[in-house]
Amino acid sequence: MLIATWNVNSIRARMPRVVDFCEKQQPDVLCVQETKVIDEDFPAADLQQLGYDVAFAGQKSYNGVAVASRLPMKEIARGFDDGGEPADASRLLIVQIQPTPENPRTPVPVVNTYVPQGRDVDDDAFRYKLDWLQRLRALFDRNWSSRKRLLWVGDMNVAPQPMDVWEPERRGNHPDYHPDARAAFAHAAEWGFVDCFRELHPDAVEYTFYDYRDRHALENGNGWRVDHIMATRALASLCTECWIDLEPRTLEKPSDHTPLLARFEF
DNA sequence: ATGGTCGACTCTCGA
Repeated sequence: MLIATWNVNSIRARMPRVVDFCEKQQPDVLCVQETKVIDEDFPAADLQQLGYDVAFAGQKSYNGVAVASRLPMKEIARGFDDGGEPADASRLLIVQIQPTPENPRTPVPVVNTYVPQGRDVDDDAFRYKLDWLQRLRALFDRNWSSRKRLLWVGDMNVAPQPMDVWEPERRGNHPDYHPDARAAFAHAAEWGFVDCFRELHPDAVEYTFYDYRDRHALENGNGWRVDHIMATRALASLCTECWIDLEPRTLEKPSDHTPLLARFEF
């Protein structure tokens, strides 16, 4: 099973890139973030033509998450089940990959998140981000066992370790690297997740995000590893490959994030 | 980076 996550920064602007990506990498499951489109305008047909079933939870202009799957899939939930802001529903989409005759084992839930960015560590949005990660941890606690198979993927807007960001000594006040953001992410991950990229590549300095606003970010290596594929141990043990695909960046109209992929032998 | 560039959208906001 090949799963990919990609913050596409508008699914409508990016659809040619998404189609190229699917044709080349052939992911079984593709989770995207920042679709920036309401559900009635979601371009599902382009993905359905490639053989994908599509689930999406969007809103106007901002946020928006979607999952495309070639394996049987059913939508489990959108947003939290704890109340909260309406925008949460376009940041969190849970689906379940269903068993097949070839894969008769238990279903695999997939939690696709677009974690709030936080704007600035002095902004209320940063507190909302920290709370959001705490609510996500509580969601894991309520709904699943860390001994079972579970995937949590998406744009987490957190670089977990110093090696996950360019010049970490200068990023202490960035909402994606502030100690409080890393602690909140770590607390959610400590529920029982393995960071698949870091597990397979303990020393690799590779990034999934280069800021659009820095014209020379890519050539200078000024990037961030803020997109992640997290798996419970039961699944991480079956992860044979995990890599960042920079190829869409070389084509016309890249997004500022690049896809992250992981292959599981099941 | 009190900067820069995108994308959606009504002009300014979010990243």
